[in-house]
Amino acid sequence: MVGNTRKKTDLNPNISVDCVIFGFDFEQIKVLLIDRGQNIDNLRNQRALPGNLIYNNEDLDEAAYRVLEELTGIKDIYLEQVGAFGNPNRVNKESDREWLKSIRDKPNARVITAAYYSLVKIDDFVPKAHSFAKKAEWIPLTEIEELAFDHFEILQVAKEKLKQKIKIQPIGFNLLPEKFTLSQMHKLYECIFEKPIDKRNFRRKIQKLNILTNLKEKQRGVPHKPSQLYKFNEENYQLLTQNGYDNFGF
Amino acid sequence: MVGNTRKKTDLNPNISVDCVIFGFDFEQIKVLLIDRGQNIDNLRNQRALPGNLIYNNEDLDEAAYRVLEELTGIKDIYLEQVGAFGNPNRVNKESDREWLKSIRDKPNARVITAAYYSLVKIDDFVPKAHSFAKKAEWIPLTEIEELAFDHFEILQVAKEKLKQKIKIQPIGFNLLPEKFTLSQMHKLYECIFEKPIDKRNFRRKIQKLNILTNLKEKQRGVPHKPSQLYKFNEENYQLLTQNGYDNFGF
DNA sequence: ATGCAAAATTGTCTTTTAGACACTTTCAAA
DNA sequence: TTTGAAAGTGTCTAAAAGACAATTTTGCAT
Repeated sequence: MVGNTRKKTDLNPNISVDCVIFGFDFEQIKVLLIDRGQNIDNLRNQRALPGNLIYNNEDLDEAAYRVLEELTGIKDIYLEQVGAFGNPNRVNKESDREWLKSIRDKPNARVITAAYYSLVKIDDFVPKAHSFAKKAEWIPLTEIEELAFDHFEILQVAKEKLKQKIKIQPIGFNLLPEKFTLSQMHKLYECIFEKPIDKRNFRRKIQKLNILTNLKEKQRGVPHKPSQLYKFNEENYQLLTQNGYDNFGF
Repeated sequence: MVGNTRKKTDLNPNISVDCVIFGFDFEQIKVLLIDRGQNIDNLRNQRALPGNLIYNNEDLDEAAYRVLEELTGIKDIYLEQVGAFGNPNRVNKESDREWLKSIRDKPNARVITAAYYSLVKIDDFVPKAHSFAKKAEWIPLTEIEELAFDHFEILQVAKEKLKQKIKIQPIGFNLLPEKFTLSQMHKLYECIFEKPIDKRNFRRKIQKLNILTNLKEKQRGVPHKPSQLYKFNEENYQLLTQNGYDNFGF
């Protein structure tokens, strides 16, 4: 961290970061998108991933955290790099160019972006729009069909990386609240893998891993049999993986 | 492809690509490194991954293919992105800076790099040094302890990505010649996973996949029982994976 | 109080895969 | 013909994956 003395001229006009922020509301996966708030014809690609240029003296990871906080107020979350995206035409759609003119000093610069994805506990973050993000809102993954720039492509790659990653590291806990039920976790895995998973086999597999602590506490106020609550057991997870275990797949 | 009319001023001073090129000589994994040919004290980090700045009008993948060919003569190979590396101090080692002064117009620019890894059939490519690469040579992975810039870090990440990738896609064939033996393939997997794999279990697993064609042809001139030769069966591989199979792991 | 709707919870059997393990075969060269 | 060197091969056991259905517990409506 270098302090607050950065000037707009310290931004590197060629390098940006973009963040795919995944959330889970127990029903479906959602993605946090910002709205550019323009009133032009094509409304469908008005939405974009939160992202912006980086400063010359900051690391990429650092920039991703900063940009995310500046645009949405979200901080201290799990971040993982997706990769670099640098098609020279990625910022050349007409509607995108107009928008860039309104927010950047060198709207015609060739920009490559380092994309990140992050997993957040959806209730911890009421998205707030900041800066040039007129709105910031959770959009169901299944409803996203088009985005600004190459952001739709980035989203597809991020989804794929998440799928692969969760097979070797149980990062799904970042999408669940502190206390959660096995059914919620089951539903989460079905959403990520986009396929049904047998309930009994799922429970058996997860329980055998021994990385959940039974909180001896039940759901309350539900109009059906209440579910056991669990939390992620960090210590047991360390024990499990320090011998090289890396198969959490389904 | 934009033709040969590119000028040095069309290079983007902030964005480079670097390539980790893996080869396999039936004994060990090797990496193609270039030598900067400087005569200064610290000889150990004289070596670097082949890489260079990109042109403003080229895609990152395109740049990776171009740079690789320019520096080593290698073309038409398997390439996969590792990620973006952008520590602001990544080009700040003194020996690195001196070298940059000799080859770049703006040696002090902040540079982020898109790293790629590639797998090549080692005998198809006799590395030739071009441009500022004074030498290009295959170095055993196990002997590499230090590299220019952040290239050692990039190499570690590339190794890890390769390990993970080969578990879900049998890209190892890119490291083997057209005709190869099961023993050679076995040795390759042991090298990549850096652990011994039981010979019989390996053979059983590979053969069951049905992605090898037995060429009904044997090794010749070896002072021991000659081995069956096989080739990769692309069609059967397509059949296998179109139903979502993705577990080639060990 | 009773019944109903809704989701939670639980176990068995079968098939497949992983993992451990050692001897015989075939060739070239001495 | 002997020898060295690597190729090739099968079985048993344990663990994991996958298919499959009935019972329990709660809130709510009647």
